[in-house]
Amino acid sequence: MSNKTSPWSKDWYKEHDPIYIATDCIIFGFDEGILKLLVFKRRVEPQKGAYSLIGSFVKLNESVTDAAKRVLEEITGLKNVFMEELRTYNEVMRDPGYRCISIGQYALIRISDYDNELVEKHGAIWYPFNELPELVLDHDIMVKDALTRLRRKARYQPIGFELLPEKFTIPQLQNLYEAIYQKQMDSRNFRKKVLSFGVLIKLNEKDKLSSKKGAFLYKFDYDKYQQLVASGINFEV
Amino acid sequence: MSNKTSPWSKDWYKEHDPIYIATDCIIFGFDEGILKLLVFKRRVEPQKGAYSLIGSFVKLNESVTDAAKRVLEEITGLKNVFMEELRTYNEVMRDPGYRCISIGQYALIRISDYDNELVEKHGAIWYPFNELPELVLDHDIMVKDALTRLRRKARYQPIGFELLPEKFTIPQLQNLYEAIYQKQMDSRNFRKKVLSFGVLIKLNEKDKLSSKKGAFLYKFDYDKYQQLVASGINFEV
DNA sequence: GCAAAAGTGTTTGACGTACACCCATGG
DNA sequence: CCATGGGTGTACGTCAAACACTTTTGC
Repeated sequence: MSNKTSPWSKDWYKEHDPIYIATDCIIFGFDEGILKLLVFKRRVEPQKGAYSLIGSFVKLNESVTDAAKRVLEEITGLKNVFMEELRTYNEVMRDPGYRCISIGQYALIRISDYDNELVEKHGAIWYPFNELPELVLDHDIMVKDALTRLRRKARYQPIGFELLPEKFTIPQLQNLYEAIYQKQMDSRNFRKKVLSFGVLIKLNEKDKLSSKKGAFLYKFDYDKYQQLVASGINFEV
Repeated sequence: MSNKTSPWSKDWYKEHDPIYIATDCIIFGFDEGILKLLVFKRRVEPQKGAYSLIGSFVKLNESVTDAAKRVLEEITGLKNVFMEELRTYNEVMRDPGYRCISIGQYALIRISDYDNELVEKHGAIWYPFNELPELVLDHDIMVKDALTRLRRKARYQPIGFELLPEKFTIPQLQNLYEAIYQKQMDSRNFRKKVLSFGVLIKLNEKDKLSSKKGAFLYKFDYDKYQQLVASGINFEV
C-alpha cells in the first residue's frame, strides 16, 4: 500500500507517503431558543443526497485554519467567526475513497448575522440539534465530540456570547446555556453568577420582543474579559 | 504552488494536494521529584545536533495513533502508554523542508519502566522540564501546549497515576502534583482530597526509601474509577 | 536522643443551591 | 385587569483553605 513515488523533489521527504487532508466544520447556531447545526445536503457523488458537515480539502498553500475560514465564509458570508480545532479523525479506513485525515473544527455563529441566500445556494440547512439526520462517514462522531467540547468549554470560558447577537438579554443568555446543557437553571442564581464576573455592560435599552415588561440588553465587555483572564480569573457558569 | 498531479487513481481526489503528515510525541516522565521530558538529539541532517521531540511520518496504512505508538515503543520499549492527541500544527511554513502537518500527542510514562538501553541507543535524553534546551521547529510550542493540557487534564482526571509506579505513596503523589502545578500543597488537605475519591487501595507494605518512618504504599483502583466515572462523578484535585 | 518525613482534625469563610414574591406592561 | 415574563434577596449546607502537633525509626 505504501507508495514511494512522490510529486516532490526533496529526497528526504520522498520516502514518505503524502496523505489527503481535509477539514470539517461543526457549525453551531442558536435560534428561537434552540441549538442548531449547519449541515449540508450533498448535491454531487459520492453519496449524493446524504447529509454531511461542511468541509474542504486543505490546499498546499493554506493552513488548516485558513481552509476552514474559507469554507465558512463561502457558505455563510461571515468572517471572524469563533472557531477552534476539535481533533483529528485519522483512522486508516475512515474514508472509503482514499486515505484522508480530517481535522474537525467547531465554530459558533451568530445566527442573526449569516447570509441566508448564500446558505441556501450551497444546499446548507440549519438543523435543530435534537433532530439531526444521520451524517456521512464519521461526521456523527464529530458532532458528538463538538457538543462535548462546547459543554466543557462553556463552563470555564464565556464563549456563549459568540452565539448571541451583540446585544442580548440575561434571559436569552440563560436560554442558551439551558440549550447547551439540556437542563433548566434557576434564573436568580444564573443572573447572580453571570453578573458577578463583571464582564457584562448593561445598556439603556430594553428588548421587548419576548415580554411585555421588556428585558434590559447587555453587551459583552471584551476588554474587561481579557484583563480578567490575564490576571488568572476562573470562569465557571 | 498547487500540484495537480497525484500518485493515486481516483479522479475525485486527483484535484487535491496530498500533504505530509507527521506526529510528534511530547513524552512526560516523573523522576526524583521532578517532571521530565524525553527529547532527542538529532544525529542526521537536517539540523544535526539540534534537539527535537520524538516523531515520525505517518504512513499510508497506519493511523496517527498507531504511528505514535510505533515511535514510542521503538524508543522506550513500552506499549500501552497513556497518550492523547494535543492538536495539529499546521502552519504552511512551519517546516522549511516541505509542507508538513504535525499532530502533537502527549504521553505519560512510568519512568521506572522504560528501557534505558533503547533510549540511549536512539540518542534520547530525559531532560528536567525546567532545563529544556531549545527545540527545533515549533516543538517548543508543542511542549508548552502539552504542559497546559496536562495541568488542565490532571485537575479533573486522575492521570497522575500514569506517571508513577504501580505502587506509590501519598507523599509521592503529592510531589507529582506539586511538580505539575509548580506550587506547594498542604499535605493534610491533599491526603484528605485524594483519599475521599475512594479510588486508592491501601496496601500492607511501606516504602522506606524516603523516610525512616516509612510511608504506606497504595495502588490505583481502576475498576472503582471506571464505575465512578460512569456514574458521573467529578474529580478535581 | 534527635533529625526527618508520615500521618492526623478542626475551624473558618466562600460559594453553590434552593426557594417565592413583586414589577412592568401590552393586550 | 390580567397574563406574561423580568427582576430581586435570604438561608442553609458543602467544601476548600488555613493551620500545629504527634508518631515512627534509622542513625
